[in-house]
Amino acid sequence: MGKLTREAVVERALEIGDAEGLNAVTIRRLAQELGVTPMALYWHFKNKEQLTVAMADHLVEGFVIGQEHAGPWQERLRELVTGLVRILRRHPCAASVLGEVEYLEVPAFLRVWDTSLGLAKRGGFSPDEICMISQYLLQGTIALAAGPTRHCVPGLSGPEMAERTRLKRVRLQSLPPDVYPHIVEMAAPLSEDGPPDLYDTFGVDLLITGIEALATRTSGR
Amino acid sequence: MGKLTREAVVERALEIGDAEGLNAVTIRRLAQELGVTPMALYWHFKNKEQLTVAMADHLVEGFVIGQEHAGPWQERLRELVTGLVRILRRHPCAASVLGEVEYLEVPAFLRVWDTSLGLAKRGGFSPDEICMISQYLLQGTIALAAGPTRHCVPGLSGPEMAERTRLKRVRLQSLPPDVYPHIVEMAAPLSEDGPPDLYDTFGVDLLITGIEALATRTSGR
DNA sequence: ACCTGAACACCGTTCAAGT
DNA sequence: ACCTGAACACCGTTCAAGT
Repeated sequence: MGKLTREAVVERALEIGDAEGLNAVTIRRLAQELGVTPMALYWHFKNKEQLTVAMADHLVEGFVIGQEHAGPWQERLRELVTGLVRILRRHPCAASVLGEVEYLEVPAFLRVWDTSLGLAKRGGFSPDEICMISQYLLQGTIALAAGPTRHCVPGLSGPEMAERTRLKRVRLQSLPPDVYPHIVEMAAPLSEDGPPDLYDTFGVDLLITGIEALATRTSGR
Repeated sequence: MGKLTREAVVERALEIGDAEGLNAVTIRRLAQELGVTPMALYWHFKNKEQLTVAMADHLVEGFVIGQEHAGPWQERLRELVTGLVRILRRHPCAASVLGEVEYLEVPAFLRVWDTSLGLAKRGGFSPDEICMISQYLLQGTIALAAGPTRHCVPGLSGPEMAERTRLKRVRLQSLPPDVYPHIVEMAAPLSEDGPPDLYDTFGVDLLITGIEALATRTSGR
């Protein structure tokens, strides 16, 4: 049997997180599944926070940014977003992992961040604006990726998931219509996930278009 | 001395969360500060999740949406965002509380959501798009509100906070400039919080402008 | 209705010790 | 270098019992 390696631990942690939610990822649980004492993990990771950082890094690691295609910055930003979304989609717990982590500690994420800073810079924004745009964009991208994979509390197979959304719809429909008229009216689309391409086209547009519009406004003064 | 009431518990919980981060909000800690046994809280709340929901509700409760001013939907969306941001700013732990909670469980938040659905509807979007826009907008607003109050890990007074951002800047500056050229270059604005009005103007614009642009695009076809 | 006491099954982490 | 054992100080929660 293979020895206990950092990578093996991280991958196992992501498996558990994907299947049962990030809360199920526990030092003791992880150790048990790996056939090892809990304290064994403390040789490979300083503490649980560092394990989470390693999970986040592993998540984004496979993402290469593509220096080659040097088109207009808006298009390249769009590629960045869609590419990152595709990578993050591979792990249902991606959003919760990245939500618990300080981005500065995650090298793979820093590379993405650096690229987005460079692209935003080409939009002619002020330094402060560039920072805010990058933050906005990356956070929005993570949220987009988590879109169809609603709330990482899984451990649910197909029919369980369907039952879940049905319950949600019923709950929304039975709200008082005088207080929440629009929610009651749109109970169906609200409780479903929406067509997948909605996230990849409209969702990405939502993120990019705002930046684009503000760029032309800025350069126009 | 006053008896133990739901509201008193929630307010104490928010105080702890604001001062020391949401992780410090614990049933046992809370009970101790309220001079009561941990199990006393279980009479008022079914479990910790319900306590968190109550915290979230208390957070948004003070926000009234203002039916009166019925201008164009874009302006009203902007008012919604700025108003919500102002309310959430009152509690540093607002973002983390709302991040741990299912929005559907939070009545006060549902009211805001309903309003935003109604406004997005006036933009002429499809039902699925309306849902996505509302989600995008509310999530973006919460992130905006958390902007200046970077990462709710507080318990830090003025000079401690200054030292913290100084350390962060140094760390960013000492990254390899060939791998992270833009991060190193923008270490200063990245580590600081940026001027407060940047969030209230540019940040809000970032959210609203995208929606607005997509609305005109849709109606133009 | 409102709270306590004791107990259960969990956590993360330290520290000395083994090989 | 890599892992174990025992122990510490925490968690959330249940259940029966008190007033």
